[in-house]
Amino acid sequence: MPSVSPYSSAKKRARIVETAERLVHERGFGATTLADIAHASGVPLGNLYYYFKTKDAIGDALVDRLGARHEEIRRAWDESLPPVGRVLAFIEASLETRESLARSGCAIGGLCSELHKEPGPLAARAATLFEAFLGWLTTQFKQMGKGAESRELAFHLVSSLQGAALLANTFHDTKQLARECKRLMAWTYSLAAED
Amino acid sequence: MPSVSPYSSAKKRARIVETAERLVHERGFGATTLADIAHASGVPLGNLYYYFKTKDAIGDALVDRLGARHEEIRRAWDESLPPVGRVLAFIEASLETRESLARSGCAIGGLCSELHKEPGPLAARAATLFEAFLGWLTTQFKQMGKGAESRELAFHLVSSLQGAALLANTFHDTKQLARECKRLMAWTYSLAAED
DNA sequence: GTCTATAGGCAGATAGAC
DNA sequence: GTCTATCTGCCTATAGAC
Repeated sequence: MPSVSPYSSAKKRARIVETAERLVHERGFGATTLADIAHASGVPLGNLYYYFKTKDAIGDALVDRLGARHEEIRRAWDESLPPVGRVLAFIEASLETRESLARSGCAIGGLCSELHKEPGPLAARAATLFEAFLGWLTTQFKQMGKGAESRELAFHLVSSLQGAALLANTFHDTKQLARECKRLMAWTYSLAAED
Repeated sequence: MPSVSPYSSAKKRARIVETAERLVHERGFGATTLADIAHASGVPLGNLYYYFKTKDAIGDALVDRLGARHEEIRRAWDESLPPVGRVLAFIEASLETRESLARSGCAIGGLCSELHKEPGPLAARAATLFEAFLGWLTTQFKQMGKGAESRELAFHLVSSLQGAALLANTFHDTKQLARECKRLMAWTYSLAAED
């Protein structure tokens, strides 16, 4: 049973996942070793196996954490903004994190690109992160009165940002990414004005 | 000195690179082992080192091959089509290879996504593959009379196709990719009609 | 629960016979 | 030039002391 101190099992487990998420974002899943994660989170290598049976289990936990954080962000937007504002906030998030995107690419896009080379359980879980955003965006477009084409609009938006993030990372440049974000924001405004 | 038989050094070397290119596209660079390449190209493992000093040298050769093939395709388009037709042919190439894109993603995009996690000489070489397409597309847009914005138009096009390819691979689905290709073809036509 | 030590396996790379 | 055998090192995972 975990203790209740600030350095309890749960906290240590969370720190491991947090570190793993950062390293995997920066280096990729395959290129991140358990020794890297152990060292960066201040835990002895062997001890990782008390918290996670396998490396893939760390991958699962990392995807869960990523999904939960993004879900929380979407809920905050749901509670404070109208549908158009939510879509704009989604685009603006890429604009605001453009330095990180240029340095290490998109965390979700990178995972899907790497893991979907050949299918596996972890790859399928990574895809659900995209699916969550696509579903949420589809809902926003529907609430903007876009009806059946809402899913395609959502796809266009996610797809555009992913491509821009990939090129930003490739050329370590934020300018074209920023331009694409602004184009997509104008596109969102024009969709809203159609009604 | 290489022999001149159909199974000469040069041919064997070419077969190794060809095989490596396919496997790396399907599995990624890090996940492809020299043993995989040796086995799939019918060459004993140790013999790879007669043709290539290191794994990275195979990566270099693979990027060269990819770049040379694409350059040839662009030259063929240059010789047979007007600027608008070249841009349309570029988009149509993604449409035609959509099954492969859904199965393994874009070969160039996958390489850049994987290798640019942290910079290295091979990553820089992979980026030149994108740069070649961006430069060529910029020329086409300029010839279409687009002037200074040509570079941004080229970026938008490559970026859009990369995003669509990533999602096609993630969901193993070609429909939204096809839709995005058609949208980009219509976009190209509308650019051409602006003059 | 925590940590050290190490097993077991596979990767890239090399040596050297033919 | 070609191939077999093998070295070395790192990575995941485990055993077992404390």
